[in-house]
Amino acid sequence: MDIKIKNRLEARAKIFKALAHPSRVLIVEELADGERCVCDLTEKVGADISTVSKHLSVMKNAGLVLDEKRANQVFYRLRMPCILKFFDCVETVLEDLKNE
Amino acid sequence: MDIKIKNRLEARAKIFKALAHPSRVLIVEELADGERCVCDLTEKVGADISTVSKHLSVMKNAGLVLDEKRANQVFYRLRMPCILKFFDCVETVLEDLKNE
DNA sequence: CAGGTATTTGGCAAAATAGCCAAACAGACA
DNA sequence: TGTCTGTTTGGCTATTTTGCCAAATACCTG
Repeated sequence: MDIKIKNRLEARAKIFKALAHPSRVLIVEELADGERCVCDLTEKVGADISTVSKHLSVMKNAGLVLDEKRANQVFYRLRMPCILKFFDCVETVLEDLKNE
Repeated sequence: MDIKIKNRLEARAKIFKALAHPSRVLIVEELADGERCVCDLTEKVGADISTVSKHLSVMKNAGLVLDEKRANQVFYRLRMPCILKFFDCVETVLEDLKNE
Protein backbone atom coordinates (compact mmCIF):
# COMPACT_ATOMS: atom_id res chain seq x y z
CA MET A 1 0.00 0.00 0.00
CA ASP A 2 1.12 3.56 -0.72
CA ILE A 3 3.17 4.83 2.20
CA LYS A 4 1.33 8.15 2.11
CA ILE A 5 -2.06 6.52 2.43
CA LYS A 6 -0.71 4.31 5.16
CA ASN A 7 0.49 7.33 7.11
CA ARG A 8 -2.87 9.01 6.76
CA LEU A 9 -4.70 5.94 8.00
CA GLU A 10 -2.37 5.62 10.93
CA ALA A 11 -2.75 9.27 11.85
CA ARG A 12 -6.51 8.90 11.87
CA ALA A 13 -6.42 5.66 13.78
CA LYS A 14 -4.17 7.27 16.38
CA ILE A 15 -6.87 9.80 17.19
CA PHE A 16 -9.51 7.13 17.55
CA LYS A 17 -7.15 5.09 19.71
CA ALA A 18 -6.75 8.06 21.99
CA LEU A 19 -10.50 7.95 22.56
CA ALA A 20 -10.79 4.18 22.79
CA HIS A 21 -10.74 3.72 26.54
CA PRO A 22 -13.49 4.31 29.11
CA SER A 23 -11.27 6.48 31.32
CA ARG A 24 -10.28 8.62 28.37
CA VAL A 25 -13.89 9.03 27.32
CA LEU A 26 -14.63 10.23 30.82
CA ILE A 27 -11.73 12.64 30.65
CA VAL A 28 -13.06 14.16 27.44
CA GLU A 29 -16.49 14.53 29.00
CA GLU A 30 -14.98 16.31 31.97
CA LEU A 31 -12.90 18.60 29.80
CA ALA A 32 -15.99 19.50 27.81
CA ASP A 33 -16.89 21.69 30.79
CA GLY A 34 -13.51 23.39 30.82
CA GLU A 35 -9.97 22.79 31.91
CA ARG A 36 -9.10 20.44 34.75
CA CYS A 37 -5.94 19.66 36.67
CA VAL A 38 -4.58 16.12 36.75
CA CYS A 39 -5.66 15.80 40.38
CA ASP A 40 -9.31 16.54 39.55
CA LEU A 41 -9.30 14.07 36.70
CA THR A 42 -7.62 11.44 38.83
CA GLU A 43 -10.36 11.73 41.41
CA LYS A 44 -13.07 11.41 38.76
CA VAL A 45 -11.46 8.47 37.01
CA GLY A 46 -10.65 6.66 40.22
CA ALA A 47 -7.32 5.18 39.17
CA ASP A 48 -3.74 5.77 40.21
CA ILE A 49 -2.50 9.23 39.32
CA SER A 50 0.29 7.73 37.25
CA THR A 51 -2.27 5.82 35.22
CA VAL A 52 -4.26 8.98 34.57
CA SER A 53 -1.12 10.86 33.68
CA LYS A 54 -0.33 8.23 31.08
CA HIS A 55 -3.82 8.43 29.64
CA LEU A 56 -3.40 12.18 29.33
CA SER A 57 -0.08 11.70 27.66
CA VAL A 58 -1.67 9.45 25.03
CA MET A 59 -4.36 12.05 24.41
CA LYS A 60 -1.88 14.88 24.22
CA ASN A 61 0.29 12.94 21.83
CA ALA A 62 -2.69 12.39 19.58
CA GLY A 63 -3.48 16.10 19.56
CA LEU A 64 -6.69 15.81 21.53
CA VAL A 65 -5.70 17.96 24.47
CA LEU A 66 -3.33 20.75 25.43
CA ASP A 67 -1.60 21.07 28.76
CA GLU A 68 -0.44 24.10 30.66
CA LYS A 69 1.54 24.19 33.84
CA ARG A 70 0.56 26.79 36.39
CA ALA A 71 2.34 26.82 39.71
CA ASN A 72 2.80 23.14 40.50
CA GLN A 73 -0.36 21.95 38.81
CA VAL A 74 -0.87 20.94 35.21
CA PHE A 75 -4.16 21.86 33.57
CA TYR A 76 -5.50 20.04 30.55
CA ARG A 77 -8.09 21.25 28.12
CA LEU A 78 -9.69 20.03 24.91
CA ARG A 79 -7.86 21.13 21.86
CA MET A 80 -10.57 20.38 19.33
CA PRO A 81 -14.11 21.40 20.12
CA CYS A 82 -15.39 19.27 17.25
CA ILE A 83 -14.44 16.21 19.27
CA LEU A 84 -17.63 16.82 21.22
CA LYS A 85 -19.67 16.34 18.07
CA PHE A 86 -18.14 12.88 17.82
CA PHE A 87 -19.78 12.19 21.08
CA ASP A 88 -23.21 13.30 19.90
CA CYS A 89 -22.87 10.96 16.95
CA VAL A 90 -21.79 8.12 19.20
CA GLU A 91 -24.82 8.77 21.35
CA THR A 92 -27.01 8.46 18.28
CA VAL A 93 -25.38 5.16 17.43
CA LEU A 94 -25.94 3.87 20.92
CA GLU A 95 -29.58 4.96 21.00
CA ASP A 96 -30.08 3.22 17.72
CA LEU A 97 -28.54 0.03 19.05
CA LYS A 98 -30.77 0.14 22.10
CA ASN A 99 -33.93 0.25 19.95
CA GLU A 100 -33.34 -3.06 18.27
CA MET B 1 -17.83 4.46 40.15
CA ASP B 2 -21.53 4.16 39.40
CA ILE B 3 -22.10 1.03 37.35
CA LYS B 4 -24.44 2.91 35.04
CA ILE B 5 -21.84 5.53 34.21
CA LYS B 6 -19.28 2.80 33.76
CA ASN B 7 -21.49 1.04 31.26
CA ARG B 8 -22.02 4.23 29.33
CA LEU B 9 -18.31 4.95 29.16
CA GLU B 10 -17.59 1.43 28.00
CA ALA B 11 -20.26 1.58 25.35
CA ARG B 12 -18.76 4.76 23.96
CA ALA B 13 -15.23 3.46 24.15
CA LYS B 14 -16.30 0.35 22.26
CA ILE B 15 -17.32 2.45 19.29
CA PHE B 16 -14.03 4.33 19.28
CA LYS B 17 -12.17 1.04 19.58
CA ALA B 18 -13.94 -0.20 16.51
CA LEU B 19 -12.41 2.74 14.63
CA ALA B 20 -9.00 2.56 16.24
CA HIS B 21 -7.08 0.63 13.62
CA PRO B 22 -5.70 1.75 10.26
CA SER B 23 -7.38 -1.08 8.37
CA ARG B 24 -10.71 -0.30 9.94
CA VAL B 25 -10.36 3.38 9.10
CA LEU B 26 -9.74 2.36 5.52
CA ILE B 27 -12.78 0.11 5.58
CA VAL B 28 -14.98 2.99 6.76
CA GLU B 29 -13.60 5.20 4.02
CA GLU B 30 -14.38 2.54 1.43
CA LEU B 31 -17.87 2.01 2.76
CA ALA B 32 -18.50 5.75 2.61
CA ASP B 33 -18.90 5.19 -1.14
CA GLY B 34 -21.39 2.41 -0.68
CA GLU B 35 -21.53 -1.26 0.19
CA ARG B 36 -18.63 -3.60 -0.47
CA CYS B 37 -18.18 -7.34 -0.29
CA VAL B 38 -15.54 -8.83 1.96
CA CYS B 39 -13.44 -9.73 -1.05
CA ASP B 40 -13.30 -6.11 -2.25
CA LEU B 41 -12.32 -4.88 1.18
CA THR B 42 -9.71 -7.60 1.52
CA GLU B 43 -8.07 -6.49 -1.67
CA LYS B 44 -8.02 -2.85 -0.57
CA VAL B 45 -6.71 -3.61 2.90
CA GLY B 46 -4.11 -6.05 1.66
CA ALA B 47 -4.29 -8.51 4.52
CA ASP B 48 -5.48 -12.08 4.86
CA ILE B 49 -9.20 -12.42 4.30
CA SER B 50 -9.61 -13.92 7.75
CA THR B 51 -8.01 -10.84 9.25
CA VAL B 52 -10.36 -8.56 7.37
CA SER B 53 -13.32 -10.68 8.37
CA LYS B 54 -12.36 -10.26 12.00
CA HIS B 55 -12.02 -6.51 11.61
CA LEU B 56 -15.51 -6.44 10.13
CA SER B 57 -16.79 -8.52 12.98
CA VAL B 58 -15.44 -6.00 15.50
CA MET B 59 -17.08 -3.18 13.58
CA LYS B 60 -20.37 -5.02 13.29
CA ASN B 61 -20.33 -5.85 16.96
CA ALA B 62 -19.88 -2.19 17.78
CA GLY B 63 -22.83 -1.24 15.59
CA LEU B 64 -20.80 0.54 12.97
CA VAL B 65 -21.74 -1.61 10.00
CA LEU B 66 -24.48 -3.91 8.81
CA ASP B 67 -23.95 -7.05 6.79
CA GLU B 68 -26.13 -8.76 4.26
CA LYS B 69 -25.53 -12.05 2.59
CA ARG B 70 -26.42 -12.27 -1.08
CA ALA B 71 -25.62 -15.47 -2.94
CA ASN B 72 -22.32 -16.57 -1.53
CA GLN B 73 -20.99 -13.08 -0.87
CA VAL B 74 -21.44 -10.92 2.21
CA PHE B 75 -21.86 -7.19 1.69
CA TYR B 76 -21.11 -4.67 4.37
CA ARG B 77 -22.34 -1.12 4.62
CA LEU B 78 -22.10 1.77 7.05
CA ARG B 79 -24.85 1.82 9.55
CA MET B 80 -24.39 5.37 10.76
CA PRO B 81 -23.83 8.14 8.26
CA CYS B 82 -22.77 10.46 11.07
CA ILE B 83 -19.63 8.39 11.43
CA LEU B 84 -18.36 10.22 8.37
CA LYS B 85 -18.58 13.52 10.21
CA PHE B 86 -16.20 12.04 12.73
CA PHE B 87 -13.77 11.80 9.93
CA ASP B 88 -14.15 15.41 8.90
CA CYS B 89 -13.43 16.42 12.45
CA VAL B 90 -10.41 14.17 12.61
CA GLU B 91 -9.17 15.75 9.40
CA THR B 92 -9.44 19.16 11.03
CA VAL B 93 -7.45 17.92 14.00
CA LEU B 94 -4.76 16.55 11.73
CA GLU B 95 -4.55 19.72 9.67
CA ASP B 96 -4.19 21.67 12.85
CA LEU B 97 -1.38 19.43 14.04
CA LYS B 98 0.43 19.83 10.76
CA ASN B 99 0.45 23.61 11.08
CA GLU B 100 2.45 23.68 14.27
C1' DC C 1 -24.49 -35.15 -4.18
C1' DA C 2 -19.60 -33.35 -5.59
C1' DG C 3 -16.77 -29.54 -6.25
C1' DG C 4 -15.94 -24.61 -6.24
C1' DT C 5 -16.04 -19.90 -4.35
C1' DA C 6 -16.74 -16.72 -0.40
C1' DT C 7 -16.61 -16.07 4.39
C1' DT C 8 -16.20 -17.14 9.31
C1' DT C 9 -14.18 -19.41 13.22
C1' DG C 10 -10.55 -21.67 16.23
C1' DG C 11 -6.19 -21.53 17.73
C1' DC C 12 -1.89 -19.83 18.51
C1' DA C 13 2.21 -16.60 18.76
C1' DA C 14 3.66 -11.81 18.51
C1' DA C 15 2.82 -7.13 19.55
C1' DA C 16 0.54 -3.40 21.85
C1' DT C 17 -1.85 -1.54 25.82
C1' DA C 18 -3.10 -0.91 30.75
C1' DG C 19 -2.24 -0.20 35.52
C1' DC C 20 0.30 -0.36 39.60
C1' DC C 21 4.38 0.86 42.45
C1' DA C 22 8.48 3.32 43.19
C1' DA C 23 11.50 6.76 41.87
C1' DA C 24 12.47 11.07 39.61
C1' DC C 25 11.19 15.91 38.70
C1' DA C 26 9.28 20.63 39.09
C1' DG C 27 7.64 24.40 41.52
C1' DA C 28 6.28 26.83 45.95
C1' DC C 29 7.55 28.45 50.07
C1' DA C 30 9.33 28.50 54.81
C1' DT D 1 18.37 24.76 51.20
C1' DG D 2 14.84 21.33 52.79
C1' DT D 3 10.42 19.84 52.43
C1' DC D 4 5.86 19.53 50.65
C1' DT D 5 2.52 19.05 46.80
C1' DG D 6 1.52 17.74 42.16
C1' DT D 7 2.95 15.35 38.09
C1' DT D 8 5.66 12.38 35.04
C1' DT D 9 8.58 8.49 34.02
C1' DG D 10 10.66 3.73 34.41
C1' DG D 11 9.84 -0.79 34.98
C1' DC D 12 7.32 -4.69 35.50
C1' DT D 13 3.30 -7.99 34.90
C1' DA D 14 -1.26 -8.91 33.25
C1' DT D 15 -4.51 -8.33 29.68
C1' DT D 16 -6.02 -7.34 25.15
C1' DT D 17 -5.44 -7.03 20.34
C1' DT D 18 -3.64 -8.42 15.97
C1' DG D 19 -2.77 -11.48 12.12
C1' DC D 20 -1.72 -15.65 10.10
C1' DC D 21 -2.90 -20.52 9.00
C1' DA D 22 -5.96 -24.27 8.90
C1' DA D 23 -10.41 -25.98 9.38
C1' DA D 24 -15.29 -25.33 9.28
C1' DT D 25 -19.39 -23.38 7.15
C1' DA D 26 -22.56 -21.52 3.60
C1' DC D 27 -24.19 -21.22 -0.79
C1' DC D 28 -24.08 -21.95 -5.66
C1' DT D 29 -23.77 -24.97 -9.87
C1' DG D 30 -23.06 -28.88 -12.50
